[in-house]
Amino acid sequence: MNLKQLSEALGLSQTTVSRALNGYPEVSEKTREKVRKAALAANYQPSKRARSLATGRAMAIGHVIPVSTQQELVNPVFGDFIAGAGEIYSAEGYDMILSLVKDSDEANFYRDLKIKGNVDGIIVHGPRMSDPRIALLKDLNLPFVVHGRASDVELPYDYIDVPNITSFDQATTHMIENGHLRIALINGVEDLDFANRRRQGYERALTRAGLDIDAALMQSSDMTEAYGYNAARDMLNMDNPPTGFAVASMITALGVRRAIEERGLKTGRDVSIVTFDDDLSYMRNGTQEAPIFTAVQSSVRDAGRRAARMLLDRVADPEAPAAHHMMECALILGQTSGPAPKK
Amino acid sequence: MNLKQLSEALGLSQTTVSRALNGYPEVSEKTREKVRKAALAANYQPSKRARSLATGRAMAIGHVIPVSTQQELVNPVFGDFIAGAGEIYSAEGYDMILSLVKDSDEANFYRDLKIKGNVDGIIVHGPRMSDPRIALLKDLNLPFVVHGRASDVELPYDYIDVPNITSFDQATTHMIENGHLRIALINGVEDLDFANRRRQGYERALTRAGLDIDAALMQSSDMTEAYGYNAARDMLNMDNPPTGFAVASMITALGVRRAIEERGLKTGRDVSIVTFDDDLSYMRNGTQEAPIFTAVQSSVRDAGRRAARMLLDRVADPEAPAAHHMMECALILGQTSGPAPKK
DNA sequence: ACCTTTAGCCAAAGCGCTTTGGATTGGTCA
DNA sequence: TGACCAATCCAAAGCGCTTTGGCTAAAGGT
Repeated sequence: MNLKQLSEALGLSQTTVSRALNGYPEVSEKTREKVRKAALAANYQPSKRARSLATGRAMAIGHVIPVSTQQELVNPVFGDFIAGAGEIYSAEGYDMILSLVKDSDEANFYRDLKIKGNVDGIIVHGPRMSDPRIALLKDLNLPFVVHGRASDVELPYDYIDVPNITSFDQATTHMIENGHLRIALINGVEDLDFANRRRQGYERALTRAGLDIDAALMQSSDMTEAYGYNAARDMLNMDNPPTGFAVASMITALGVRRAIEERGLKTGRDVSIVTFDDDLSYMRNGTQEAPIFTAVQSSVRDAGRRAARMLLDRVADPEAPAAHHMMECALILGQTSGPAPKK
Repeated sequence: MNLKQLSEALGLSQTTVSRALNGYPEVSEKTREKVRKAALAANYQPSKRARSLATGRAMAIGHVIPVSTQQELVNPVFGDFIAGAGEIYSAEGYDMILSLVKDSDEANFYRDLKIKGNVDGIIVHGPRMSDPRIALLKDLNLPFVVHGRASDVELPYDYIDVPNITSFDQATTHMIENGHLRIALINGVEDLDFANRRRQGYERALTRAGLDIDAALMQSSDMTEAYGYNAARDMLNMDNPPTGFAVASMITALGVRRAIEERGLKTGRDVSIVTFDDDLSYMRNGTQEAPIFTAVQSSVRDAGRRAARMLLDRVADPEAPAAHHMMECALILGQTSGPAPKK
């Protein structure tokens, strides 16, 4: 059943039926009601294809996940982010289009996306330091919102981010205040902007407290469980091992804890962990009342929701000034941190 | 730049230009080359919207993830699956459309998807026992492939699955052969078909070996780390605790291991774990040469690739007989399983 | 030399919608 | 009463592509 058939069945023009269904005022309420009923009865839905050709709007948002050829990792954070974003899209009648793109042909990909016109805007994932995508997208005039930020990019652009510097400063400071003097950083890949910032926060806290920055206590890699385990195990094997770990993700923190326990040490008593917690649905940090890890926590699902809203706003008004949103990030006291052990 | 402009610039008709670019034989090679060059130079790409209206094909595949309102979980398995599927889609010029749908309005959602015509086919995720979606989709005549199966559904339909029964039989038997007599099952939600089958496999192995099936040793829930921990801790507190655990996912297995170690027991010596391993990129089971967990392993990313291919085949030929594909699933010996401890 | 193919191109219809620019009607106001 | 206006509706023109059904000219057959 298409518009033509429906309008013929009603004895009305396509114009009127279309307007009735789309809420335009040029149609009487009586007619509108009649049309609505008929549409419902006939199970009529306008074709998305035809509509978007006519309106020039795709009614779809693209999520572009860069996939580097060497490390084919799909970050679990991503799942929760799009779950949040998806809520907003479906409420607003937008589709979500997902693309995994090799970073080698990214530039062309964005260009084609714009030209082929299958999305109205995109969310940029995993921004790197001075990420070239931002300038490209501005240039293409394709609305976008960045999940995270790109340091060293001076152009104005929309982004939503967590306070990475502050939160890792806070996490590190929490341990310093508990008397820890040797604190390690188990970070994500520091090419990525968020990880770089976290390192800055960590270093800032150490510096403020007059503590040395020891390269041997800093690791940077993909945030897997095994990575956390290996890094922590190696560090705990040092002559002067750390008594505190600032960790970039829950999964990695699980590995760190494993290394600690395997050594016969008790997490929270002998060695402290403070981790970043994205509040993933499949990786909940205990319960609200009884968190397991001491963590700086911010819901990435919430971030997805906010990002989606920002992008739809941007699509609606491409000329509005650049918008930024900083997520809340709270320090949560769990059972994995405590006073530094006495020597 | 659109087709009309390009053809005018070339002094050719739209017909000829369109045919030249789409590889139709009615155009001379000389002309085709000329058109190709001009298109490249002008950065021309046909509008997806217009093309799909004209051809009647959306060139998009939908992935529908059911989200039950009580448990808003985004399974991390999902990320790797779509990463695999995405590879195929982008190679074939298809978009991937993701929708998270509350299970309450699923029926309408599928219907609308079909009518609005924004996808050519869909992948059904998370099938339940006797899942009603299959009959509905057959009825709607919308091509689909199920990731998993729905027991008790007699209709023919395309699916790709892992041998859940066999693999859990194998995992359990592995422990039985190692002398374990009390083996627990830490399963996923048994409404879901895959979890139900795993239980069948587990029970089959026990029965074959003449061991009792003890409801106190079977748990079923969302496969989080905390769940694994809690379930294992409780069981280890029993008077007659299990010495072996068959676990439904790596994440959950991490929790089981934590409970074991926390009790001062050694995994692989005092208590064994055999887990299902989807080979997630962020949750690798050690290395190929030195796996950590003893596991029944099957790459869900591979499954995504296969599923995508099956669906594209189905779209191309809706009348072909139903296709099934069973993934390989290998028992991998790691460090978490060993002979049952002597009393 | 004439007719039939065939290669190569084109005009125009159509995909299913939105939207512009009227047309018609009935009511209002001076 | 006639001009004017608001309220309703409609015909038709797009949106940018694919595809059907020619048309023309060169090639091939007898």
